[in-house]
Amino acid sequence: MDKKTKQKRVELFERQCRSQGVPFTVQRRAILETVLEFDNHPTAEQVHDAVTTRFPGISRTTVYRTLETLVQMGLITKACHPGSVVRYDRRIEVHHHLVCQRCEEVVDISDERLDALPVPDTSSLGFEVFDFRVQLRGICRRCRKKE
Amino acid sequence: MDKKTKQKRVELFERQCRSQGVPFTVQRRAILETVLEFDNHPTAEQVHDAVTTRFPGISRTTVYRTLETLVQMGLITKACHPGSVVRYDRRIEVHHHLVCQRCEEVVDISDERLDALPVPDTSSLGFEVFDFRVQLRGICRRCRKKE
DNA sequence: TACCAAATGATAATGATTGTCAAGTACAAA
DNA sequence: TTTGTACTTGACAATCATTATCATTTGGTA
Ligand SMILES: [Mn+2]
Ligand SMILES: [Mn+2]
Ligand SMILES: [Zn+2]
Ligand SMILES: [Zn+2]
Repeated sequence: MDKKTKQKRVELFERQCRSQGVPFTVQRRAILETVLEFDNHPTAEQVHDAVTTRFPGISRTTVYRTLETLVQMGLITKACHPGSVVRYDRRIEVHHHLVCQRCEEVVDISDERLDALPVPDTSSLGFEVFDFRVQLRGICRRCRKKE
Repeated sequence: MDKKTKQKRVELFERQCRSQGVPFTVQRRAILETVLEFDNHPTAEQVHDAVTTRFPGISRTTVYRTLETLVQMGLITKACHPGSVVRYDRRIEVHHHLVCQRCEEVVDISDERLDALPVPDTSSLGFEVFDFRVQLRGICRRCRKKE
């Protein structure tokens, strides 16, 4: 993610904090900046390790809490993942995922034809749809080589 | 899931066990039958609780192990989920999911237009695609009412 | 029926996440 | 700028989910 986009996101975060009366702390800022550095789908633990270099001694608890706050505020998302560890995603716009059924890795993919998906009407279910992700399930290169 | 479909799945499991030299144990059978009863996406713990009525004293460890085995053998799948608990899915055919961003519930949805998705060419990434799922992200009825 | 590789179950260990609460900080009001 | 206070943070413990270990049992086969 280029520096400009990153800065925009941090500024957006600050504005949202102000308008919602949420304190804009130095820890929260550091955590957001750190998660924006990852181009994959880090766990809270990985974010904690990484943010520690920028902010030594930051609490694991704070990282867990803040990541959840950032998701609630729409500044990052969670990547749906088959495994048992929560994974975060700096990408908030529509994009898609390759999900390896062997190693469970999730890799981003962009495809305009997938973006053009006709979203079905779910109003009869009472479900309001905001956006979507396509998960392509299969086997990644690394796992195929192992066989 | 109707009795017929369930029986077919169990028979398929038995055949695959025979051909792969995997013991077809009474525990494995009970676990498969139990997970096929769920019409949502149960956790291993939920499957354990349910299978206990059918097979008292069955070990939690065996349930965890067997569910993973069933996934590897293609008899059930994992439902990609934003939370930190693995969830299983008796549905193995292409279908799609509503994912509530508030309570993280995942609900099945079928839609022929979604099924007709044009799967992009991922060969340049070395990724071999078998099938796909669409996740519609939004807010479920229950969570909307709370607001 | 007897053998053996593999599964099971009891238990402990690990890993991830959440709850608690005293102490510190952001920020709005004075 | 100082002060008050609601909210956040960090240390720690507790909980929840999952995996490792290994003695015992069992399914499948000869
Ligand atoms: Mn992503
Ligand atoms: Mn499903
Ligand atoms: Zn893989
Ligand atoms: Zn909901």
